[in-house]
Amino acid sequence: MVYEVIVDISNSEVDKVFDYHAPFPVEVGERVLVPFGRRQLEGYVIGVKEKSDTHFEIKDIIMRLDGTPAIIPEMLSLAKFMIKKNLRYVDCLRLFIPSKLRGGRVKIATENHLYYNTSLTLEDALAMLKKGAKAQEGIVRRMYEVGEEKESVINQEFNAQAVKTLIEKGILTRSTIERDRIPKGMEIARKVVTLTSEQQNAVDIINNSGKNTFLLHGVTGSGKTEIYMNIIESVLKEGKTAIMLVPEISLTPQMLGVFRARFGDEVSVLHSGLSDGERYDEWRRLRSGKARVALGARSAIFAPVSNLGAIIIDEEHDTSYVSDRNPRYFTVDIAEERARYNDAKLILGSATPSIETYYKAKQGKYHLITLRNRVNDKKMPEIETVDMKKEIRRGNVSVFSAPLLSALDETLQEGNQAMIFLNRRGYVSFVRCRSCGYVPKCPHCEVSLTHHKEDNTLRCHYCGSKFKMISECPICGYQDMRQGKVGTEKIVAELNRIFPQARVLRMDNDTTTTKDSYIKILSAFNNREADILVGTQMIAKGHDFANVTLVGIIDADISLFVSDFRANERTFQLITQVAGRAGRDNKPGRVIMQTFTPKHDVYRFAKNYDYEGFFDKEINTRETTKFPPFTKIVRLLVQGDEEQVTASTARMLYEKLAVLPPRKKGVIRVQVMRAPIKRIEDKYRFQVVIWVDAKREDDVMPEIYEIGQSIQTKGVVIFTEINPQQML
DNA sequence: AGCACGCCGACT
DNA sequence: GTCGGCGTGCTC
Repeated sequence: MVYEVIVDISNSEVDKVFDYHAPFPVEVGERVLVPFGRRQLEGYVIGVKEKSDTHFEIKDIIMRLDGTPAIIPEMLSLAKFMIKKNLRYVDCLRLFIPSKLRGGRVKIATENHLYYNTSLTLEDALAMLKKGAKAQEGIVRRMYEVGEEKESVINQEFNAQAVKTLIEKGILTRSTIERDRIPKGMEIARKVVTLTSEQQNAVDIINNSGKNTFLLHGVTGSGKTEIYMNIIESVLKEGKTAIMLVPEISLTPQMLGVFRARFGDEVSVLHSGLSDGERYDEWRRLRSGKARVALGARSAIFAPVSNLGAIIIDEEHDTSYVSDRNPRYFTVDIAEERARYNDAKLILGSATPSIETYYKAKQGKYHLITLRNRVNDKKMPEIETVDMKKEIRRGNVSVFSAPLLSALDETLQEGNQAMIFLNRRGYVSFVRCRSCGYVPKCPHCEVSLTHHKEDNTLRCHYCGSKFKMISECPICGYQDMRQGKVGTEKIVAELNRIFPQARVLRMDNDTTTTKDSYIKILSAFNNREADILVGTQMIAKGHDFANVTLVGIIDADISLFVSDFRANERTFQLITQVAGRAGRDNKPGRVIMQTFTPKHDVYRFAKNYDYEGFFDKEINTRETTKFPPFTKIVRLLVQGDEEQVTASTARMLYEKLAVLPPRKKGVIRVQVMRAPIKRIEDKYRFQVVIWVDAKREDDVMPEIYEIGQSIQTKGVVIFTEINPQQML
């Protein structure tokens, strides 16, 4: 037999199959130690065959590393699917196993158990003890009763010396057994809920319609989690397994507690807070079938479960589902592939689905299930827009509008809590007329232009169009075009000044440096240790606060006018999400949204919670401006030490790609330009942006990857990104 | 990625 | 004369 091995080195040069023999049988999927050059390396057996066609001398595998395949056949097939998308084989395989398994850096935890020697009656055993051996007698009686107990428990209750003596006497035996390090979660009692007819209907459709892929579109509070848990329950009843994905930020102790309460030890939790040991054990529990529900963030899509019955992706639109580095993958793509392989259900859920997903649903690729009502029949809070241009004209140049200030005052008077939201995401700043709110846009792409200080131009980050910076507004003639920037810190200072008696908490990137600090801030706020919580989009998700009756959005436009084709979508999602924080319990909530462009369509739709209206409008724009889902935007980032060399490499790349359109209709447009940030860490950056027709991507993408790889300039690296989340 | 081989500058 | 710089080539 010849074994096909991928060595555990993340480098394109060696990312290919190497053939080995072995003096012992090896299973596909096992990790092995192999001789490689004059080194020994770990590798993954990805296949077996009768005969090798290499002319090299074939060496022998030195040893098997785990004794059992670390990678199940499904995952090997998944890796084959993933490498078609320009990923390295090893990088994929590494995603499938706990990182500490590599290099044998994690061990199976063990503990000692004591057993009562059942051939002895209690009387026999007691007769064997010396008189007055109190501890020994206690242990014997206890062990006779229970038969088996952890040694640590007995040691603690009695004493270790007594245990030792009893083992020597042959009354007890000891053996070392494997132990699972199960991470602690919050203890929550299971709440038995009756599904609303809408929820029940959704469950029935998913279970019985014979369809496999679903988009569950339901407003905040429509009880999607309860539906998910019902689906998982029926999947488990069939003897199958399930994967449940949530955004990292939603993986709170409460959320874990709810799942534990429902599914007990059948749930395995995979999140960033686990120790290496815990992570390894959770992985093994899933791998062995001891746990059948994998609950986790993005990477849990690679949970080593066999016989999948359902994959659920909650908050499907969340950006955390797109991996931002190393092996770049789209979680939904992976989920679709795993669902296909297992003939499993795939359920995407969201209150504000991504345009791409909703479009797929409209095309019939997903079965759309809409939940129109909230479980408790409460209305969504009313969203008031405040026109900040008017505020400025009235002479109010502060960050707070008069309506927001009086609402804050009222809220504090009533003893309720408020949240102030400021989305400072995206440092690339747009310019805006301080009088009429006009923001210059690219005439070709319908995205906002970005001001570049160095040459005082306005530029489009997609097509590279360049315009002279304007100092006078072309709409109203007002001579104050500027980039308004206020940070959360400033907001807190202002609040402290205006409401000195109010306690203000801040939550943003600066105040959440450690992994649990954001949970601390949120729970402090939840415990009413503060009256106002100021924060970035981090506060948009997460817990429900019973006493929040007011949500203020300081500058809704910030996310609307970044140079990004998803700007409208993000803004709509953000407003809907933030608004959902107000009035969660039995108190009515209100939302005050400050903007310079109150008439913008996004605000009109968001105000009415009209997702479908928003979608219709947005999909139209995407089609005319040729953005996803009608195209794929491929960005090749060219980075190098020397400016000239890097520039000419980018140029070369562009020229090779630019000849594609006449031959293959799949390429709509190709542009080459400097990257928005032209130098990072002494590396000069250029980019080639390609618009690929979505209908032809299968023909075109391999060719683009190939061209990307064909260019090898020393000192220059090319990164490929598809539909980049943001271009920097 | 590493670890070899291989061909040109400043040291005992 | 030799130690050692890191350029490039190979790993079943």
